[in-house]
Amino acid sequence: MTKSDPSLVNSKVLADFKVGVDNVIFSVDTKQNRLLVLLSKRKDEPFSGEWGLPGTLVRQGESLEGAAYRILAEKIEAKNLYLEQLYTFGGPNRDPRESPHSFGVRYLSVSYFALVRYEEAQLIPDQFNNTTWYIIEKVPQLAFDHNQILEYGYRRLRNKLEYSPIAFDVLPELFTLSDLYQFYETILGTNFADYSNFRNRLLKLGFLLDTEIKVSRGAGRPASLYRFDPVAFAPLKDKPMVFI
Amino acid sequence: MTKSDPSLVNSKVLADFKVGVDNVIFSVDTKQNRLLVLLSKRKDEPFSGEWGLPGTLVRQGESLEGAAYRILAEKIEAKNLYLEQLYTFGGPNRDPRESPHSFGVRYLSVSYFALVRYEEAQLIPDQFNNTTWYIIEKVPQLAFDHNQILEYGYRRLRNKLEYSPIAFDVLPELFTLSDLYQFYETILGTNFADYSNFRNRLLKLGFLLDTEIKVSRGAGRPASLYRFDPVAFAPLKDKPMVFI
DNA sequence: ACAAAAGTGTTGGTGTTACACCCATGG
DNA sequence: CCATGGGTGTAACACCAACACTTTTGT
Repeated sequence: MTKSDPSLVNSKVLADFKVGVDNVIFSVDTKQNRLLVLLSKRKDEPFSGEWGLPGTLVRQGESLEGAAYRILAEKIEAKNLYLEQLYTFGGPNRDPRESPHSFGVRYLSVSYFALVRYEEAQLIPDQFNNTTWYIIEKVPQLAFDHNQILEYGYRRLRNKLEYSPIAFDVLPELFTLSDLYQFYETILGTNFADYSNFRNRLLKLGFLLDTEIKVSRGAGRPASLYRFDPVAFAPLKDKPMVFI
Repeated sequence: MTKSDPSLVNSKVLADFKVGVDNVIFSVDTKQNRLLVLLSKRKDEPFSGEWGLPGTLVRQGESLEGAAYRILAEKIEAKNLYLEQLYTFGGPNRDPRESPHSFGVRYLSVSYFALVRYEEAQLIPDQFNNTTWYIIEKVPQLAFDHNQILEYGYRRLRNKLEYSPIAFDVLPELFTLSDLYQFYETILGTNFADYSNFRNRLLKLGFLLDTEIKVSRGAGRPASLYRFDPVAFAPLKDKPMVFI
């Protein structure tokens, strides 16, 4: 209590916060094998005109997750998605609206991580806010600490993919094993695993049901369509490294 | 934008927040093989006199992590510890200070997860706030949603233990392999793994250095003291299931 | 000498890796 | 008939669980 505090203001005065929610929304363009992240051009200060993660301030009576879903709904039409809380960034001076010597409000960002089905995720056109999918490797300098948040979300995506069945929230109901393999490849990088071993491991685990329906994609032998069985997966929850 | 909002207040009005930090602080009493969590009896309303996680509201100029360390420092003297952010609980009406129809402030809790060395963690006596270590199985009903936060932290602890070397932030500099084994046992439950297999696996990984110093603990053959080598561990980062 | 704790070894089974190979189709 | 992508098989090896066994101490 008697400890000296280096801050500029009375150390016992509570901070007042505005709480924002920022979303790191990923999708996989399976046709072109690209991992995409949704960015929007800011229309308000600060950082007006620059790119940033889609975000919003939390309204009265609104839950954090509620705000996260609201952002999503304002930007894209997405029926199939996975969403979870990522991290809370709350240091002082992460937002220029906090003037250095002000007794004013602090800005805190609770970030959410989402994965959506690309083919279905129609961008909602907006005359003011320019919103686009960016290839992950080509993301520019972003507003605030959003590059850092994005980096954090990207790490979470790769980790999550290894033990969590989030791929099936986002793949079509029926998919071939190559579809699944390519999905993993575009996120984790090519040669993340041998294809035939990937097949064998997953099929042995028994939560992929072969529908026996065959589809032909150009030349080559037709592939079987599979379906994810959540019930059969249940016992593998919190078992690590299921997919790799 | 035209979507109807079920909340009681104007859906476009931003919420004002007070941000609290609540800590789930664990320690392992290795002498008695008990996993402990630090609780303190609240001296202020709401829930005055009831047990809760040690927490504080964030002050002006203070970072979230800074607030987390401040709580720790106010409750216990701890030199060796591990601390990371856990989760942010921020739904409306999680704090009774938000009256149902008020336009007033919302209370949000950013929770942190900590593991400290029990032997060194001297409780700082406080005439008002009663602070104690509770055996995890005997935690009573807590204030707010703190039981939920604790449950979340407990899950994180068990997961983290499996792939992260947090045990070595909290064990003494030199320890025997039985010390390490017991540490894991008290957190993950007895028979989480066969002792001799646990030994062999860890030693083969090569980040435990045998100092050749022997210690005798009562009867039985004296044990070697080992030291954790962070450099040798580095390549195993983000490899899963290192310890079990 | 005996119990207790530390540490080593063995064995059968399971999983993984890195391939080679066969199958069905389009052009 | 051959290139292409889908799918199966396998030999070598690493790993792992379970348990028996040896070593070194205190009493």
